Amino acid sequence: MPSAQKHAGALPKYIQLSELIIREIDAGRLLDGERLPPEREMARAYGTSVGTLRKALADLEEKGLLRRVQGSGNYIQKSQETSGVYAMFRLELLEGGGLPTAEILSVEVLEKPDTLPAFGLSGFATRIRRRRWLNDVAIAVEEIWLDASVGTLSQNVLSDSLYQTYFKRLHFWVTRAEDRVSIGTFPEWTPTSFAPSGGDCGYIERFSWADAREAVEFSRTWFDPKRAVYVQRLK
Amino acid sequence: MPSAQKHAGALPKYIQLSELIIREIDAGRLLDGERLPPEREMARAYGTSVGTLRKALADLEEKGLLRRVQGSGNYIQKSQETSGVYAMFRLELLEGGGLPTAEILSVEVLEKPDTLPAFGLSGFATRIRRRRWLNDVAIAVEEIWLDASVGTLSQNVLSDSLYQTYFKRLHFWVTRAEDRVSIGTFPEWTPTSFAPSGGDCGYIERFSWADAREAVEFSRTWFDPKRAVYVQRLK
DNA sequence: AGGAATTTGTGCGTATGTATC
DNA sequence: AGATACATACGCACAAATTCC
Repeated sequence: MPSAQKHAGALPKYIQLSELIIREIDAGRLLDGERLPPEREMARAYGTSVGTLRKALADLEEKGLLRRVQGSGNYIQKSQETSGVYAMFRLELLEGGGLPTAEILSVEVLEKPDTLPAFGLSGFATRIRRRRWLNDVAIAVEEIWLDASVGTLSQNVLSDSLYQTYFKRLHFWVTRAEDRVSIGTFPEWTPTSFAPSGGDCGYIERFSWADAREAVEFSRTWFDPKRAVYVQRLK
Repeated sequence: MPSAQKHAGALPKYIQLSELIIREIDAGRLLDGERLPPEREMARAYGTSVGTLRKALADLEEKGLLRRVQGSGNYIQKSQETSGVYAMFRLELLEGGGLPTAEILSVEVLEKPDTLPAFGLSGFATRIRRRRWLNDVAIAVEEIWLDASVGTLSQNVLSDSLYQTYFKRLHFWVTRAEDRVSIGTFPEWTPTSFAPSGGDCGYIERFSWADAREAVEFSRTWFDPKRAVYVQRLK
């Protein structure tokens, strides 16, 4: 029963609590699908009130780590294969589907160029360039700008799912994004081995938010329309 | 306790409250940037507790309609357009937004050609060709195939919102749709007055469902990427 | 500049409703 | 039908941020 800090400047108790539980999930002490003790019991165990505990649990639910079922219980949801990790990846093979992977081309912390649209709070950002694959088909290249105000990343900590990396390393979760799909031409840094059938390609700009007012990430994706389509299921 | 319902099946009070405030915003009784009364005062006015009112306000904040500032007050944020009839129309002007309208080019009941993807139950369909506008800018042409199993339509009953027409005339709602966005070239029937800046254009295929297993509608939209983009807000 | 008043944020305890088992 | 567990709702006290005098 770790005691919550009380001195001035400390985070709210319910945030401390949710972070604590997140660490327990990360550490594997709470397994996928596992049911938590009743709220009153947990509240007593953590030395807090039910209301405060419930705010912490609500936070976890919003982060997609917990499923709350009235009359039943609270369940750890560690595997977000459908609703989580790749849920925001919107490219599919022409015939549908495909397992998305990413090959990192470069990772650098740079001053934001003037050509970037305004986003975030910092003048600097981590620039990540990747090539995207579906199954074994190269379908796109992308350039991601992660605002430095949320931290910076280096190549050795990146996994296929950037959003998961953001959560593990920088402790925030991307909860909202806006895509703008149009037509473009591949950038000059596109690997020559990725011969994009020449001419125009699909072009996606995305802003991503993490519950804050300012977007934390801006990305551009150029995809080969002969190999992939942007798919959106509505409602 | 003015209007909150209490009988079984009623929505939670805090939802009723937030919906009520949304309607006040929509109706224009609450203006953009306007500051709401203090929470305690509002709670008293609505005959509820501060905690319940706060849950309603939190709901509004989540919907992006309210900005809450500790020590200062709660401020209406009307900026974003409400989701309504055109919620499923995903094209916007490059600078954002635009009021969508449609100009009907032709309406015919036809046998489905072999080139159409399989959908619906009938061999026939109503084919509607339209030109789409945002504000006064022509941005796209589209061809809609409505499966004859749900009925047929004639030109004189069509309104700008097809989905609304489907409900009014054929008594079903489109509840689900899937878009596939790619690149194409304008079809030969494109009005010559809509000079689409030549070359490639954005291409959207959409299947629409009405709670049935089979799609009831298939449509293709060709849009001018120099004038419009496909926009998608996620989660 | 500074302090008081105002306003939202956090935290606690409790009672009751409602879904699940 | 009963027990269990989460959801809603109320009220209060105090902290923290903002505003105003």
